[in-house]
Amino acid sequence: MTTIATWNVNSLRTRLEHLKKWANERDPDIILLQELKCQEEHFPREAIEDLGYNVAILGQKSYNGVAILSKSPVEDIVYGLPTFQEDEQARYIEAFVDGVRVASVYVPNGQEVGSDKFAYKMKFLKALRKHGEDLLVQNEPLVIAGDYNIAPFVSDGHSPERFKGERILCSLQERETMRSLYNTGFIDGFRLKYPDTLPESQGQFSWWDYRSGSYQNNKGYRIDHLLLSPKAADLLQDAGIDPETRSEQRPSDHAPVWIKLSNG
DNA sequence: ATGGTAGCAAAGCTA
Repeated sequence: MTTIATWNVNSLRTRLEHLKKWANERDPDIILLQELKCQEEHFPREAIEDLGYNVAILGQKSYNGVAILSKSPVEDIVYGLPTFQEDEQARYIEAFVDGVRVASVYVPNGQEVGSDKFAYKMKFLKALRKHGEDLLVQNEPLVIAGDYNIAPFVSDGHSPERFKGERILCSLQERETMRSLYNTGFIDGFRLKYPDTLPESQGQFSWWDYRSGSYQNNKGYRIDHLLLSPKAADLLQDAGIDPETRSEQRPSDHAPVWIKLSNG
């Protein structure tokens, strides 16, 4: 069994102890991190290696930054989206591990519908879809996971009202783009295990704003996703979210999301 | 409710 987890840590150096504690409990084979907020030279490599992980890092000063941590050797690393090579932000890293191609992606937040940053978000997602199509042709187990900054459906947020307007994370344009990834052939690992018609799937979110007691009131969104190729989806055994990490002192605003795949 | 909180880095930007 292979456990693959994704976590936007919102500064790896600030969240190192959180990562250690959670990794020891969840014991994932592969961890896909976003928002490292550091350059590779400041990445706490020794601490991560002491946890038992090999690392592949695409760092950036202050913002963004993604990494792949893996107990097995990391092979064939791809730095940045091949379909968006002019992108100056560190938002995508991909590698081959344990017979699975995995990628850690940090989709731009977009700030506000119609803004320059929103246009950048759409451009990034279009490039991600194109690269995803290129990878799906291989017809192999593939997991593209990370912070997509999109709540795909009303059930992925605490308030249906938020999905009626043009609010970031919930706008029709963003959700249509998310659906286009599904239409390409990608399958949401969490939703395979927890269809939104299931009572226990309600209120399972991966991100809560730091402001206004959002976590205490579970006013969250499910914006962190593991998208699986059909071959990976065939191997799915389990999926879940670890929201209790959000209860720690000085937590990340995101919780880890994970899947378990049987080994071929 | 255009404020509320957090991280980086040293004022404002990003989220």
